Amino acid sequence: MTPRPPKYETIKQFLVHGISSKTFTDAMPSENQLAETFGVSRMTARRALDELEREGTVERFPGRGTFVRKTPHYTRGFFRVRPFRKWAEDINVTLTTRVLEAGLIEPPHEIAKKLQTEDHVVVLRILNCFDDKPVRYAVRYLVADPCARILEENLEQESIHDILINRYRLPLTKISQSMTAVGLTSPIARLFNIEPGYPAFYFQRLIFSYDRPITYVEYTMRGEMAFDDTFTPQLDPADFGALFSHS
Amino acid sequence: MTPRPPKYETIKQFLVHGISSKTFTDAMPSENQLAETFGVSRMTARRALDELEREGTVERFPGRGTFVRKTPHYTRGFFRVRPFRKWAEDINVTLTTRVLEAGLIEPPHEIAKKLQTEDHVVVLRILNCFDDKPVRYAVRYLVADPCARILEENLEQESIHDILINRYRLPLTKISQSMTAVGLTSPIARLFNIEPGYPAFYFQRLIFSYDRPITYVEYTMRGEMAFDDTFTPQLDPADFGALFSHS
DNA sequence: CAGTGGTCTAGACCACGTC
DNA sequence: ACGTGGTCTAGACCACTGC
Repeated sequence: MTPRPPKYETIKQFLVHGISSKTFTDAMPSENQLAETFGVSRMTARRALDELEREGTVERFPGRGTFVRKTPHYTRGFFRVRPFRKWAEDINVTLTTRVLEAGLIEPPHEIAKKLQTEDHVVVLRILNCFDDKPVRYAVRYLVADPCARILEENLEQESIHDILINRYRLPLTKISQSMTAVGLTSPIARLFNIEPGYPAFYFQRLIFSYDRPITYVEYTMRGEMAFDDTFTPQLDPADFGALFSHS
Repeated sequence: MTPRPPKYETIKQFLVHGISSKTFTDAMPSENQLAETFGVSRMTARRALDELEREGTVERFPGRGTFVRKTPHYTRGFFRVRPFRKWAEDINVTLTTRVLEAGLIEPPHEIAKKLQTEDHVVVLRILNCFDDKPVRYAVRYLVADPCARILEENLEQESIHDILINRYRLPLTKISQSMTAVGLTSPIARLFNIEPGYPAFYFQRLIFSYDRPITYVEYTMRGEMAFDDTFTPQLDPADFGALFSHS
């Protein structure tokens, strides 16, 4: 026996079907109408509409009603950049990390500006391989103040993000980044054992902990590494923040 | 007078504060406990916990309880792909669209499979320029059934997505896509007036309207066109749906 | 077994928008 | 004035986990 589906699920199905079959093109049934026609309480009918709103299918306005979202606030799409370890797991390869350089330096001017510090900064140059094939090169800078001790960590085994978040208790709350496609420069091509000009992704990423810059990193990544995603268009992420005002 | 905040908001604040001050490090108060200590009904206490779960702060297990999420399901980041017109507006250039081909064809096997149709499909080949400089080349296929009439539209003026959504009432509810970095092939390099091998983004995107494939498109885009984003890390989009509360 | 979360009911009051 | 969604109550039954 399959367990009885929740009633609000049944109602959701009904509503979604009604939208896709163009029975509902603008105004949706009200909570009271649904409650009556399905013989449920208003709270149950309401839940169906609430979930459709959260999923972006529908908009609700107090005093007016519930309406099909015509121009869904969709972003045309987005690409997730997943933790590299998970990525390796997904495609079932072994991730290795080689630290090419780790030290404290006077930051170049532009780095000092990004990290908003006059102090020294940690610099790390790291090469990642999938099954011994070099796939990503990273140059990373970290503010010395809470992060200098990262030089004593085992960076070849542990994720830098995990160290920052879990060991140093630095919640990474804001990310600002940019991505372009480039051809490999000769030095990096040599690291990758391929010819210069080979197509690659180039990322620049600045990460904050509560408006304080923590680390800036530049990644170069082989271009055939595909970013894949399947998702439902949602509210524009520009509206994010508001949800997380942990004031 | 500021209006009284909802009770569940007060409870949420209490819980969030308790987590950040490490009062709650694992198990959270149960619904009944919260209901009693705050003098509210269980449904109200429940709502506070429900929202925290949707926001990724907390995990709930039937029969066991509610627990602080230790490794927040953060995405390391993502890149939005914005409507091309908006992109052009942002950087203050003029977007022009040239239709290189528009017709009905027997679909190649792989396209027929993606679009789940045995029928003919519309094919469009389009070149986009920013201020007369070619920046994007698109080959698009659309299922003939609701989309054949798109051949009579003015595709050089109007966004295809807008036509599908607003004119044909096809809400684009699911997107599946992939992105790699490539070097330009000779034919496309000729279209772009640059040398073959020039770094570029290559997108493949399949768009659905309620689980029915509508259009499949392959974009090639000059690599120096940067994707930028600033955002707050959130739940992994794999857990979508429940993620968004009302603005 | 007692406690948890998941669902659900049949009421209620409110602020709001439309007429 | 009426209908809408937003909030809230005080109960209820269930399936599930832990002891």
